Amino acid sequence: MSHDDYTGVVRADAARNVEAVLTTGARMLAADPGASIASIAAEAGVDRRTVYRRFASREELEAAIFEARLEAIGKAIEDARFQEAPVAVALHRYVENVIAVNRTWPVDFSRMFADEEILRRRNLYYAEVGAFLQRAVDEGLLRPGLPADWANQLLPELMQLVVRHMPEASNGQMADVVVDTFLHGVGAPGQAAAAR
Amino acid sequence: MSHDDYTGVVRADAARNVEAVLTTGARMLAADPGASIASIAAEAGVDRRTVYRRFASREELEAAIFEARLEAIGKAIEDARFQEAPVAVALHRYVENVIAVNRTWPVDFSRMFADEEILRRRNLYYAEVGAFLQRAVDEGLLRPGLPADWANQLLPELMQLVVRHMPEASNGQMADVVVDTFLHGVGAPGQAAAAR
DNA sequence: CGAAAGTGCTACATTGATGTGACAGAAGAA
DNA sequence: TTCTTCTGTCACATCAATGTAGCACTTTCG
Repeated sequence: MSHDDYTGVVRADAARNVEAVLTTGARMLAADPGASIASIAAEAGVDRRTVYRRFASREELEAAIFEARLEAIGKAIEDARFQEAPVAVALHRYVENVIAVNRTWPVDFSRMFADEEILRRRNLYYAEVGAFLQRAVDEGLLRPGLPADWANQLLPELMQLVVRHMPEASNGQMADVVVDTFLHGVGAPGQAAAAR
Repeated sequence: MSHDDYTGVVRADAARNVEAVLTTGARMLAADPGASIASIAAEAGVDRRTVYRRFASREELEAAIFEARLEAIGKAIEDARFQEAPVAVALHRYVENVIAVNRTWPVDFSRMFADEEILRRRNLYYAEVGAFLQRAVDEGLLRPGLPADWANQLLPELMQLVVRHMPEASNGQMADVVVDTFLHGVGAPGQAAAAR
């Protein structure tokens, strides 16, 4: 075995380094999924060897990054209070939270089949958002009759796009744009939305 | 030099193979940007060596795929008749055309800096669509006052998403969903779009 | 049919990334 | 300060992908 286990108390600099590797890795892997461990380590101001001491393999590093994102998403959902808060409020809050997450963890979900546990969690959150969106339909915020899960696929895309496209804006501004576009599109008001 | 030049008349099977390599490559590279030449060749039913006979390097293959997509996009734009056709018609036509392109060439634009010429062309098309969207604003189809280029960034994303999300649907159905979402979002009608 | 063009196959060299090992030295915790 | 933990560095083995080479064989086209 190569990587140590670090069972005891984590030293301060060690924690710092892990954090740097994870966030830097998230950023670089999002920009280029083929980025080497060496390049990530260098960018994080750490030796390649140090990365391998925490993560047995590249795959494990990627899983850790992914899990960090999931953790943050979980908090974002919790903070949005899907059940209790008014739909419109919860939606905006959720969007703003996830936008913040996307800044630090701009991870590309698509190629992530490694860990079964992580997959399960991802699907859980997906379902929770789906349920909330259903509530939004029931309460008249969202239009019914659209293709299944369409809104649930659209929303993450918007939240990713806005961060890539106008990163200089504040999270609040971004959230405004996303929610506005999500609900009303970019068309002029007046014409009713087609009920196909 | 390794790859031959094929200056003379292209033989029928050769053309078939190039086509297969290009489309298969587009599909596989979209699914996994790190897909090896060998795996692409295998999937295309061709020897690895055959790929290298046409394309001097991996980079050149990727550029060729990219160019094929651009070519198709160019036709899509032309066919939409951005200047002459009524805005709503041109929009729907453009969307449906690009959706068709996305099926065959689901290429990820983001990591493509190789060829200067290709970059130029990509920017040209981007500007053409931008001009058309401006026309749509002027004619009252799109809402003014949104962040610069927001609509122009949003539209491609929708057209990619719809192909990934409901590939069993017809191009027309997909186009309906995209245009509808683009213009009106997924919110219930009634509340006016916020003019922020 | 027969010449030309193109392909498959079996190597081979090279390169870059992954993952390990050992050890001296720096940084944090007590 | 001193013990422990963690890090950087040099070194090494491995592996997968890239790109080349020659030759026998097949396909196309005139």
